[in-house]
Amino acid sequence: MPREIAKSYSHQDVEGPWYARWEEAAHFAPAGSGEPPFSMVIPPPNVTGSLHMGHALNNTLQDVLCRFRRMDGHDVLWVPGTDHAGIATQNVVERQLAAEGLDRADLGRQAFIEKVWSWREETGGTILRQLRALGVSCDWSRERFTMDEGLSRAVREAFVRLWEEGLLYRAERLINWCPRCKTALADIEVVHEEVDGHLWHVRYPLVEGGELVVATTRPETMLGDTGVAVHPDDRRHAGSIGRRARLPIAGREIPVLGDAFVDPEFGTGAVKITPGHDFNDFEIGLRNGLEVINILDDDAAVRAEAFAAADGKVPAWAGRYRGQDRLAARERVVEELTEGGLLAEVQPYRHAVGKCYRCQTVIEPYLTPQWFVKVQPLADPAMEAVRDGRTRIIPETWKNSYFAWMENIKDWCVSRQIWWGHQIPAWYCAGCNESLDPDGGRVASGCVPVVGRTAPERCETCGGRRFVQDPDVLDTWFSSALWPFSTLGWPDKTADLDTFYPTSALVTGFDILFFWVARMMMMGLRFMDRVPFRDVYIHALVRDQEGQKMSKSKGNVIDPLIMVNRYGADPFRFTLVAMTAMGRDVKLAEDRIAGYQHFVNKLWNAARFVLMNLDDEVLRERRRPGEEPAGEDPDLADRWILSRLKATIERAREAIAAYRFNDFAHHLYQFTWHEFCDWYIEMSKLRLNGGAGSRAAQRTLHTVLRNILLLLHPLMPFVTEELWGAVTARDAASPRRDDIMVQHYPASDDFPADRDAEEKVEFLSGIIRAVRNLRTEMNVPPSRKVRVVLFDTEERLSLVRAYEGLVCALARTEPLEYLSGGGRPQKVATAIVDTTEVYVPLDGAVDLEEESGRLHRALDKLETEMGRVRKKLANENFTAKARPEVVEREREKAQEMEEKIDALNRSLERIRELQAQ
RNA sequence: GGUCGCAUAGCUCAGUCGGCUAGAGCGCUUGCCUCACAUGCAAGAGGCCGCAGGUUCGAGUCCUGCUGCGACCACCA
Repeated sequence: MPREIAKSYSHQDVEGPWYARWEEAAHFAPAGSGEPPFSMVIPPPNVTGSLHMGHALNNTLQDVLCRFRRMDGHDVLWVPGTDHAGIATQNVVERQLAAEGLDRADLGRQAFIEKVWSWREETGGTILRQLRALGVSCDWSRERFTMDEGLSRAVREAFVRLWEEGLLYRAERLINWCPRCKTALADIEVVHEEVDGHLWHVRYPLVEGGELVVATTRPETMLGDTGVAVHPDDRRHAGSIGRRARLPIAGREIPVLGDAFVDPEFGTGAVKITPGHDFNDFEIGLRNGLEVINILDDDAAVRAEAFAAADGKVPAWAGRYRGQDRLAARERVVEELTEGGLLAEVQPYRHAVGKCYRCQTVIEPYLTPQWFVKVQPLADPAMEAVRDGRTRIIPETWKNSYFAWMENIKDWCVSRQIWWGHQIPAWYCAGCNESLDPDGGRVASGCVPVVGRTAPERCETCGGRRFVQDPDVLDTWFSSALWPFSTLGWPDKTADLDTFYPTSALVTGFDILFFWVARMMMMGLRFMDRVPFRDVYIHALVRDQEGQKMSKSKGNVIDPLIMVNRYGADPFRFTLVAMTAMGRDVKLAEDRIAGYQHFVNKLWNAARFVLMNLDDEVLRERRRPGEEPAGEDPDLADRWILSRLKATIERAREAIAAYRFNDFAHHLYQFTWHEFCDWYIEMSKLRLNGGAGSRAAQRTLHTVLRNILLLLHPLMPFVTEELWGAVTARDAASPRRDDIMVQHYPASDDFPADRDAEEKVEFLSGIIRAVRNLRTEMNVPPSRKVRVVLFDTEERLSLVRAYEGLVCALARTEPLEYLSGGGRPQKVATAIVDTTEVYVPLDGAVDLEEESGRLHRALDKLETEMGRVRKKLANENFTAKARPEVVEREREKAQEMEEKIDALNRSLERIRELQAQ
């Protein structure tokens, strides 16, 4: 009995219910089947985040891998979760407070943290809910958060072990300070940007007469100058070294010294040295024993007290700057210098400044005590693991960046002066450290920390029992670095760790290769002794169609949720995957998604066609792959499509195994639309409706459709599941075992290769195409059948004869007429397929001139090519050196062309004869 | 400043070990409401493979230089 499904697919009605059903059936959780494991951890999005294109691409690719592996018999675990995103989250909640006219100090640390937690309870899960709309098959029962109890324990454990192993230290160093976030940042969290600024040339008078002119981009820092440096070999300044200069405005005397760091070619060859506010100057200061003056406070406002003399008195000039922001101070300094005639020159100057990656505020080098991880001992094994292939980076080109970064790595500043995060598990004894602020203010550099998994009870030195915990929290990326094993239960020895570590693959964007991937490598190797993942697949950025980064300010953002809503998750996913070529950015335009929605429609209608023509018994048959079609006279079309199916499975599997996502999508698209729909379905129509071989056709339609659904499922989970339901007779006892997402992925061994059928269909379709082509050229209305005469040897023609019905139907012709041997038709051969001449005799006269011209052009083209191939084959170098299959191919080609040329010549001869008449 | 990519049809891109007549999708032109689908069917037009050299029997593919674009890294005041 024929059945109907809706005329078109409506994703709105289907996606939600299927997702709920999968979750309810626990399809997302590993089955514990003992099959080989396949595991991934999600790159945890920030709790503050909402789904953007980058997440959509990232998670779609992961889901494709997971669904494929799950169907291919692996025990799949995909761990989801979110990152507490220290600074970002704190910013969000602080903005909320600001709207109420409060800041975090008003609440105090404890209350503020509670506020963040409750914020997270309310809105923090948004992004994970949004991810579900994509159809991702994470195991939600294992959802983790970098601040949850287990992961926090892992963080403390890791911190303590690093400390015990001497890989962690606390020291006062110049660090990158963000005056807006009021915290230290790691080097990698500073983004350098070119800005237009000025180069101010300032006169520093020498005490014994003369002057040195120094160039600077940040004149306000001169208040903290404690020296001037020139290159020791610079003859212009040779006499200055060892003398003293008088610092303008401050009036302080500072030494002039020689240091090889100074580039004599740049500026005036003299550099002001501000060890408190410049990384290079800090080093020079260390080498030369210069004093370090910190002229700024946490807000980067001038701290007049920094200039206090020994008696505590602050000079009058310092008062003029007190509390001024560094930029205001800069203007003031320039003003005073100008007034004093001390500004020799001002040049416009374009240079790079460091900015906070979170808030874009210009970074200030700042001297504070911080915690650092010694990275070199961690980086070496991390490089080795990639070098020897324990971890593969795909595409390989990223390996270079990875090594370059690892080789130049500096110690990692892991402490942050914010409140939201893992508070550092270090305590200071109030008895031993007198300067300690019991309210948890900043801890002076001299204080001695006690590091431990829990708060110490009694001081081993003084026996005191009062401790203050270090107020700093850890860099967010510290906990992220542990993610692949902390989410599996570390530091406990868990079954999950045993089974699923190392994870199989990591899919991520290149933007966090250093932030995250590199650090996971270091920590994974350190604590687990094994790499955290076998493969790292690095995908590109999603850009708009002009190749611009998507950003709110540019207004070119495409919202994934709107796309899912408008077109459905399936076309959206398919688009992303189809556009993910190795090492290329994804340029996305909405009409792409609309285009692939057509593909979903096509698939839907193909299924509709199959169902309309399927007998109940056929639908209910539980055929095993390879058993079909059942014995009865296997039809050429059936043999052909099954052979093509086999080839498609092979190619698709190769593509996905190599992370060639675009190839994967395209092979399946091509097969579904252009082989199955365009050709097989059309061919099948002859036999359906009770025709001979109807059953076999039905079985093949059913089989191929089901396999197409299986093949496409990782890409388009919803529509395939919906259709699978329609073409599958479910086992009433356990219907969920029949869901497509837990079926076996097609294997190419399930289907026979049939070279013979492929060649024949290729030939027949060539003839059909030729006739169609001629019809169009001669303006034959589609409704009208044409006469077709074929001329070739009897042997070749018999092939067409056997499948005449097919040709007649698909090319809309009268019964074919065959000619071989002597009796050539009195008409012009207008097309040649292989060696077969195809004639379409028409009532109206054929324009012989035009035909002759057409054939001559075809002949020219062929002969040129023929000449090329002949030359090639005559070339001993070629026949000797080229691979045998290449040579063989050329030989076959030559022969085919020769026959074709013969046929063309015969046609031209015929034209000449006709013209002569 | 250093490093790495990219340049192929109007647009977005494939092109695997150097060897089929350089492909696809979208767009475009023409004709069709053919009983799964007009979200469709059929046919077609459209290419100095960035430029200049080199290697090779043979180069879109490998090498060198140039031009243009992009990304990453970087403490030159």
